[in-house]
Amino acid sequence: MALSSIAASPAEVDRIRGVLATSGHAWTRPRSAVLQVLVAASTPLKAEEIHERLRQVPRGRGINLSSVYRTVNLLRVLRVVRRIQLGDGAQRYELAEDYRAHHHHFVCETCGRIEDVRRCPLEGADLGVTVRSHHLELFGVCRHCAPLETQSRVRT
Amino acid sequence: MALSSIAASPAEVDRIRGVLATSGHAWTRPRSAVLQVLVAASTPLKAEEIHERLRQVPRGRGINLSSVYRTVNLLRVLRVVRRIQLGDGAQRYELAEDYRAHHHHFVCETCGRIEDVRRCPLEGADLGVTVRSHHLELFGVCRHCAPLETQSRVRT
DNA sequence: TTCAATGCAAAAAATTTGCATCCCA
DNA sequence: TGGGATGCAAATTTTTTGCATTGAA
Repeated sequence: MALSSIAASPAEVDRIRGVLATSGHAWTRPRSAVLQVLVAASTPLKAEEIHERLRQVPRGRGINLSSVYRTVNLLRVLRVVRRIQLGDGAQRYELAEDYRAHHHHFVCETCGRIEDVRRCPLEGADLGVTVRSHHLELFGVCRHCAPLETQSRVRT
Repeated sequence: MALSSIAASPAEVDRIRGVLATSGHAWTRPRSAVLQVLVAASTPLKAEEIHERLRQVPRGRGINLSSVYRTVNLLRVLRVVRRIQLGDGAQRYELAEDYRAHHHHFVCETCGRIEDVRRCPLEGADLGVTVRSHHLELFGVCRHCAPLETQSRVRT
């Protein structure tokens, strides 16, 4: 389901709740709260970042970091969440593409900002192998930092 | 020195030795041995895997795992080595593109095999941002496992 | 000879797990 | 109410760091 905004809508939470129910998993306070954080997030989050943001979510306080890990791991198995890496060695989690638009990440090497890139260069590409999914991370200089750079040549 | 078990590329090692010298770093036994492992590797390696393979390299025995980490981190700063992630949460290291051909990785979801992909779909692509480098990881079914699959549809 | 580099162990950081208790279906 | 889910702490796993010693230049 493609959305005009980057973040998924709360309706996605209901859909995911159905996925949990269908697969025989309970709808609990930690799972609900973690999903609200992920649905509201505009960038992929580390486990610790999810944990921090739980306090900004209704009934999200007091949830253990272990439960965050258990929840994202369960949601990964259910293909609701995917884990990505952006080159700094950290693991980050975000909603899978069935629950938000296909996109990639652009990391600004100057300020660290993470942006979504909706235009996918792999559309229609023939790579000679059977590709079922892909991760693409782009590194460069974002539009905010570009004016500060003496040179900002495009080089893929 | 090349081993019979590992086909090393002395030219690249000499070039990198020059990079170390120019940047004021010593040419030591651990650094030489780690580089020989990396130059000979056909896939990106975890720190522990580099450590294991050191015993197959001349004068590579007895080198501490800490030294492996310190070496790859130094080489990363010098842009000789890059660190990549292939979706399983592990950090892997390989020679940077100045020391080997531009390529990406294809991970077989059936057997775990890692293959190089030399055809880059980003060549000439315009993504609307200033891209200086990129990482692309492809996941699917390799040519060895494809015959075993009931369905192997291409979906990027 | 000198100071960077290493080995070793300990610390730190990230993630998982055992178990008693809790709570959703 | 029963069995899965959670909190808590401890255990693992991965990576970094302090320090005495070693060794490359």
